Amino acid sequence: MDIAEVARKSGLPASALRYYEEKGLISSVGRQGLRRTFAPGVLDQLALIALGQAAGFSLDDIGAMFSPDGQASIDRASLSAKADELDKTIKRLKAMRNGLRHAAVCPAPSHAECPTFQRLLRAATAGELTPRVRRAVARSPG
Amino acid sequence: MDIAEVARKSGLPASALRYYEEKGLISSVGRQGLRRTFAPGVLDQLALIALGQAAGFSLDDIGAMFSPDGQASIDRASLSAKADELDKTIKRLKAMRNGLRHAAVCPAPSHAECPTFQRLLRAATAGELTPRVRRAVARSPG
DNA sequence: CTACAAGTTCAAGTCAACTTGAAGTCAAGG
DNA sequence: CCTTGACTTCAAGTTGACTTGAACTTGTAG
Repeated sequence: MDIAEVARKSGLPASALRYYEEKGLISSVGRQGLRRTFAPGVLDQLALIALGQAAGFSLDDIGAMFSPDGQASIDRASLSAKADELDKTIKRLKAMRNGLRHAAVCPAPSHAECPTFQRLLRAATAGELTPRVRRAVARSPG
Repeated sequence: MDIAEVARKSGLPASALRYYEEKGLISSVGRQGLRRTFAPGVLDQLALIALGQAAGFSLDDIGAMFSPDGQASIDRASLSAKADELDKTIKRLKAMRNGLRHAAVCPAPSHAECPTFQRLLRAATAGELTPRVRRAVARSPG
């Protein structure tokens, strides 16, 4: 597959694919002249990368977890650590979601007076709710 | 309260507070000479901002939802929408965590052949083909 | 009154994850 | 053989959320 085909099938722009290769996250199997050639497996690779990103890992993190040929890191301990990290994130997100859901239907006239909202607020300030969160999720398809 | 006190109580650096004010997310009640003076309510403001960030809103989003004096009511529909997004994210994160945990102990030589890993990959592309996710959450105080 | 720590402004820098632009290469169709 | 256009590299630009630095002002302890 050439880069255009990978781009089409993965939905990623060619520039991103080159960038990933440069970063060592994926690898091309060779060249036709100048042009990169990719094995079909690169698509799984890319899915894995997307998944890692959705989980909040940086590209560097992902690179550390999986080798460019799709093998998981040999370092099982760090893999496990990442899983633990994720577990904490999931807990935080759940609390967040519950609070949000409540706030959305809360009968209190102002969220400032809603006890659940206040609890959320306190959790948010109390620290570890947002360590270094940047953007949580996607925009809706709008 | 002067900026140092707000910084201390909120845990945010003064530079961030100035930045927020410049963005219209918070406001100072006046000046003592050059120095900003803040009302205690700004701390709730900041908690709200932290909350919004944790929920995945950008500062611009937050600015659109709340007036700098904290009065404006939150749009319940968008709150609900965020909760739904969070729910999807949580699902992905769970898939990721499970995959990671498995990979940490999986004896299979290649994860490409491991059914658990494949399920993980399918889960990644399940909802959509990685819509526009950037960074989710994560990273522990490490 | 003087020092000075702590405040202020404004511009520029940082970081991640890419994108964009310019300039060049080359495989394939006509 | 020549043109075309998809590919290439490399450098620089973009965005969001701040941080950092330089130059400057000021409230307050001494």
